Order: sequence, then structure tokens, then C-alpha cells
Amino acid sequence: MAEIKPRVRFAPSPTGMLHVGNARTALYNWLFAQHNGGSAILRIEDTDVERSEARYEALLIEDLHWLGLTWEEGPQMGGSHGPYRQSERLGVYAAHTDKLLIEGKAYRCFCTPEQLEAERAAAAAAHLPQVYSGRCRSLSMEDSRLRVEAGEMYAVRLRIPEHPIRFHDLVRGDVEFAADAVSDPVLVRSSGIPVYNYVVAIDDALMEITHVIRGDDHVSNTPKQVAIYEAFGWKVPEFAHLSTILGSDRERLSKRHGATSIASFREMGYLPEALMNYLALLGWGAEGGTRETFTPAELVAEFKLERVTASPAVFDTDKLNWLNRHYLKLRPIAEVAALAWPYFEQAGYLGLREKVTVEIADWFGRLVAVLLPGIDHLDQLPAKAAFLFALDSAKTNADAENAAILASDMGKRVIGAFTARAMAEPGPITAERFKAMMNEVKAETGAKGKELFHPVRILLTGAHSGPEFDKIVPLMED
RNA sequence: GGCGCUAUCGUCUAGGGGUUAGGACGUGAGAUUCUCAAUCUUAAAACCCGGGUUCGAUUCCCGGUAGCGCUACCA
Repeated sequence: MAEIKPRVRFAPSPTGMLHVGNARTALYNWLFAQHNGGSAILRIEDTDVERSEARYEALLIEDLHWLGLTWEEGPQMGGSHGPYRQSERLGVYAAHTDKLLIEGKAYRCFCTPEQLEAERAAAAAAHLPQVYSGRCRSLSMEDSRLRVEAGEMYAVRLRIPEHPIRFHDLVRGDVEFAADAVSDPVLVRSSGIPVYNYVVAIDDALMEITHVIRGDDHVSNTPKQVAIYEAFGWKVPEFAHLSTILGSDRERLSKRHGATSIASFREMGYLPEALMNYLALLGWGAEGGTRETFTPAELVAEFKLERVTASPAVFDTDKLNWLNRHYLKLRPIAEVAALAWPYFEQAGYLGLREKVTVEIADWFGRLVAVLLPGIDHLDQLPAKAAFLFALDSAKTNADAENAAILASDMGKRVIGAFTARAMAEPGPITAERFKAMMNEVKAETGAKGKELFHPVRILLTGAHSGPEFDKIVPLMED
């Protein structure tokens, strides 16, 4: 028998920007599908009308594309199991609810929110699990019909089996929930809108999802979903629950922790392959455990769900930075320069890239190459190049260390000797000429090492540290 | 409160009944460079606690503790 090709789905809610947690879930889904020759589908979970916004859908898709993730079926390209927006599937859900009601697998619940709240409070006080009492469970079909006709509001609940519910989790093993820990869940609100746990199970089944890979905040929901599968007689899929990504304070990662959206990393000038590599490493380790850098193709080849860690991981920007530097070095400098240009444009240092001569483009490439080792991400580049575009002598002198070097006897002598030579011969200062000048200054003043270079460096760049002089000077001349 | 999940250097992880517990980021030191960065070398740094099983447990089992998640007619 031929192996069934796995089908996975990535199902974001369009309620905000794609953040690292969701992106990592999407990545693991994608890697799993790619590794196993299966397919990935994108489904938009927009049943929460209050919070969902259409614009976020486009943004989410843009970020996913930027990261390099692809899928076979989804809202824009369609597919054989559509539609792929839950808001367009309401009719499907209603039909399924009718079926459950007729078969007696679900029932109408007329309990009021006040009643339910009181029961929860009582259960908490008695140190008991907070579950639904099942008051409406045994209402006869006839009673139920009469009350509906009388205009009473009702929700639809699923009749949960009396036995414990267990399911298999690819990253956690077997998970079991005792029967009395899970009570009849609401499927459809009194407003007529179905709840998330219900539609997700219907969609996953109808879309023939074989592996549900998602965040571990859904572990507790899973027994309810399994019960829904069973009520319909559907095959329960494999589950894989991914641990939460935490901030450095071990709290769930959020805006408080700084940049968390994929878009913000893109804007800061991180490379997609660096982010993909980092996210992959956050909760997964390759066999052997000695490799850290993986191209997307290598990740696909190595990725196995069984090797995903069950424990939560703390997001570490330092390691992301290290990976980004790694991939920045790997990219051809012309590519990096092209990516870097907009940051200089924004800083007002350079004009539109389209209008630029070959010479300037070449010069810019060399500039980026010189500055690259000193940065973590591209948006830090203009500040490093500020000495070329906007040398601010007041700011330079304001720095106590700079001022001290400039004010020292030797500093003054070095600068005097240097400027005298620069003025004496107005022609361009090439790397060779600069070297010669420095040698003469050295001979005249007797300064050497830091003593010699620091004053000149401050004079020319406004800072006593920076990239190597022989690389900088030609750039300044050009 | 209930239920569930998790627990190896500061962080991400490898490993697994007997190991000098491995790698990476970060940190310290050294080399190199005019400086910083990069680079190279190097050092420090971990099996949550208590029981059990066993000749032997960091590894297996149980309990505790801690962290996280869920506990909604949110997703």
C-alpha cells in the first residue's frame, strides 16, 4: 500500500502581524511537509469578526513569503478543499451541526451565562474541576423543541463520551485526559456562530489534514476536538504540539520584549535565511547536535518532528544576530549592498538607487563590505557610515575620550603634522599616499600606534575606533 | 482551585543506566590589527529536589517544587 502523503495546514488568525511564535509553527509545518513530500495548506481563521481584519491576511501572507515558506492550497490560489477562509465556510459548519443534533450526538443547552458562572464558582470553591454540569444533557428532543419555539436562547453542546480521551502527540507521546476533566463543550454559540474548537476540527477533517502541528496552547483543547472527530466518525489525525517561545524573563514572548513580528525583523535588515535558521533551532536540534547553520534545503533534509523539543524555549537575539552576521557574510556583496541601500536612502545620505552611476554603486559596495563586519543587521549601517555623509564636529568633541586625545600634546603635534602634509599637496589621497603621509608624521612626531592613529582617526571620522584606515581612506576620497 | 505539559551550562541544544556530560550563542583571557569589530586559540560555565528500581542513576519509575499552558457561548 502506498504511503499516504501527509497534509498539514498553517492556520493563522488575521488579527495582527505574524510574530515569531506563529512563524515558527508555520516553518515546522512547512519543513515537515517538504521533508515528507506532502502538501501544506494555508487557512485563514477569521471567525472572530471583532478582531479579524482583512488587511492582516495580506500582511501575514507577505511575511510568510518573505521567510521563504510556500503552500499548495490557500485563499489566493484556491485548491480542491476550499474555501480556505473560515468566514466563507459558515454553511458547511451549520450543516454539520444539524447532523449532530439529529443524531443526538449534540444537544441544545438553555443554561444562562449566570447559571454557568455560578457553577464554575462553586466548583472552584469545592476544589473540583470546573466542568459543565450537564443540566441540559438529558432534555428530551420534545422539550428542547418546545423551548426553542418559545423563543429561548440556546447554545449547542457536544455530548462527550464517558471514557477518558487520549491522543498521540508526536512531540509529547501519549496524552490522556480523564473523562470528568472534560465536559460537553459548546459547539455553537447562542448567536449562531460556531466556536473555534468546533470549526477547526471540521476544517481539519474536511481538508484531510493528517498532521496537526500547532502551538501547545491547544493541548487542552485537543480532547474536545478528538471527541468531535469521533462524533462524526472521522479518523483522528496525528498531533504535534510545539512549546511556547518565551522572552528572556521566561514569560510568554510579547511586544514587551521588543521586536517579535517577522515584519520588524525584516525592517531591521535581518536576512530571511537567518531568521529561518534561528527559528528552526528554537525547539529543534539536528541529529548529532553539533551543527548550527542550515540552509533551507538542509533544514528540509534534516527536519523530523520526533526531534522537536517539548520544553519551552527562550528567544535569544544574540544568537539570531550571530546567524544573521553569518548569512550576511555568505551573500554576494552586491546583493547585500542592494538590500542596504534603502537604509541610506532613509537616512537621507543617498538618493534613489535607480539613478545611480556604476561608479557610485561600486563605491557603495566597497563601503558596505568595509562596514559589514561591525554590524548585526543592515539598519545599523548608516550610523556606521555617518562620518562620510555627516561629520558632526561638535558631537565628536563632546565625547570626553575624543577630547582628551585631541587635547594631548602628542595629539596636537600629530594633527598639525598631518594637516600640513595634506594641505601641501592638494591631490587625491590614495591608500599609498596616506600610508606615506602617516610614515612621515610618525618620523616627525615620534608618535606610534594608538598615539599616532587615534588623533588622525578622530580628525577624519569623528571617532577613535572604526574599520581599518587603509580601507576607509580611499572610500573617503571617492 | 482543577486539568495538562515541561525541567541538561546564563541561553538554544546533543546525549543517555557506567561519558573527562558534547556543540553553539553569550561571557573571560590571549593572539592579530592603529582602534573597535571580524578572525583564530583558550578558559569558566549545566544534568531542579527527594524517594524508589539497580552493583551503579543525570538518564527509568513515583512524589515534590518551579515554570508555562488551558480552565470562555476567545482564537
